[in-house]
Amino acid sequence: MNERVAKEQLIDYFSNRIDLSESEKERIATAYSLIKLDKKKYLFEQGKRCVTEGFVVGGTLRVYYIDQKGLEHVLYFALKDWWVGDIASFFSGEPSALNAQALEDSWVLVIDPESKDNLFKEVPAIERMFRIISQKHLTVLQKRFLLTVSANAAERFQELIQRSPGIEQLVPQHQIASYLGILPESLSRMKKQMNKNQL
Amino acid sequence: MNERVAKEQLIDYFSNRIDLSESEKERIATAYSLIKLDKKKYLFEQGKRCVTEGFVVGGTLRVYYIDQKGLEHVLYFALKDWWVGDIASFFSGEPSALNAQALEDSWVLVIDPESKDNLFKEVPAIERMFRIISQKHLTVLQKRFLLTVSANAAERFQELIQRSPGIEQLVPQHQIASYLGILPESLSRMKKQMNKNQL
DNA sequence: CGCCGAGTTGAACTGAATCAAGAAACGTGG
DNA sequence: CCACGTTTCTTGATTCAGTTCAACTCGGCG
Repeated sequence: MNERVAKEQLIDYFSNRIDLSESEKERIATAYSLIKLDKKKYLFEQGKRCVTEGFVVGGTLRVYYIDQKGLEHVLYFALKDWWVGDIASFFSGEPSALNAQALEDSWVLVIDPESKDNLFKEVPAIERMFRIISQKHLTVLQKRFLLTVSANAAERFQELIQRSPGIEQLVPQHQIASYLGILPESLSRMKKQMNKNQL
Repeated sequence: MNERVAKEQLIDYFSNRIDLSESEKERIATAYSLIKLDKKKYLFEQGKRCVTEGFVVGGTLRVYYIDQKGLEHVLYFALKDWWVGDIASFFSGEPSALNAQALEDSWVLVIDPESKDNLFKEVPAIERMFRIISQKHLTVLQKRFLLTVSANAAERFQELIQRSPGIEQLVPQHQIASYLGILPESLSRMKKQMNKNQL
């Protein structure tokens, strides 16, 4: 993975959503920097200010929250072409509520708050696009929330593997369980039960 | 409640967040219309396209989802100065996943998708503000999600009454239960238990 | 080789759901 | 303004999904 290819991937992502001139593309490319995040390394951590918003070029990250009881809750897995960040921390400077950790060696294009704000001012179309991206993220999170409160663990599991085929091979099972909001033991039992039923 | 006062309330809300010229304020005021929503009436309904985004001037609405099993799940209560809408449906035209119903006689300033898009084009500062509002909504929903998966019903109840004092007088208890993700019977028992403990 | 993280299995436990019944409050029409 | 029906809330008995704690297996890796 090299910087030029990575940035082309990001420009493609943008170009599929809005019209950009060559100079705007150039401007965007300079605003982001490519970093390699080794397996188990963190992009940002709970309690500290999150000054990086990232676009995943390759690899996988898990974004999770540790509650008062010390339990981990996976909010989402960030795959290729996903955004990772803690918006509240990124823009308003409050401590991050989230951790973002690489599940495998990963490549991420990152930007800091000031650079992003400057980019917005110089390329208004980008700000418009991020307004739309925020709305999209909101609807995704809303669906996740509604599914969490209305479906049981087995139904949520079905939805996950249907929406992200191959996720089971990519992510350890205890982290799938954490995403589903159950314990690894419960997921293990659940899968056994599901196999029994389909026979 | 009259139209002029209502729109001043909306302009105040905007002005507290961004700088606006008098002509921009005028433009905004003409984009929104005031409607009165009688108790139990709907602003939009699940399954139909949501073509209204509303700013609550007075009164209270509940925004909820009906799942496959026919159970209601309250996503949030929209009080004074809150926004109500289903963004996914509003902008992309897909059927709404949500219902918005007045819990008491309410007044709402509404806008339709085309008008909002025109407003964005004519007053770019408004689009910027809605980018920020979307981000804010995202962080609010994220907090709600993380609390839902990490805290039990009693803790979520405490958080609700602390964040929205007086909500118990305003909203029937079975809808508080629905917001908390439990049944009315469970909330009733929970409150009894909480009283016993504090004696 | 030995150890450690990941997954499985079992038995007892718990928070909340479910089903059922009754009491209290509300509001709407006569 | 009262009467009746509907909605809201409470309480009890039972069930169930998922937790807890503990023991054991398996596979890799240092």
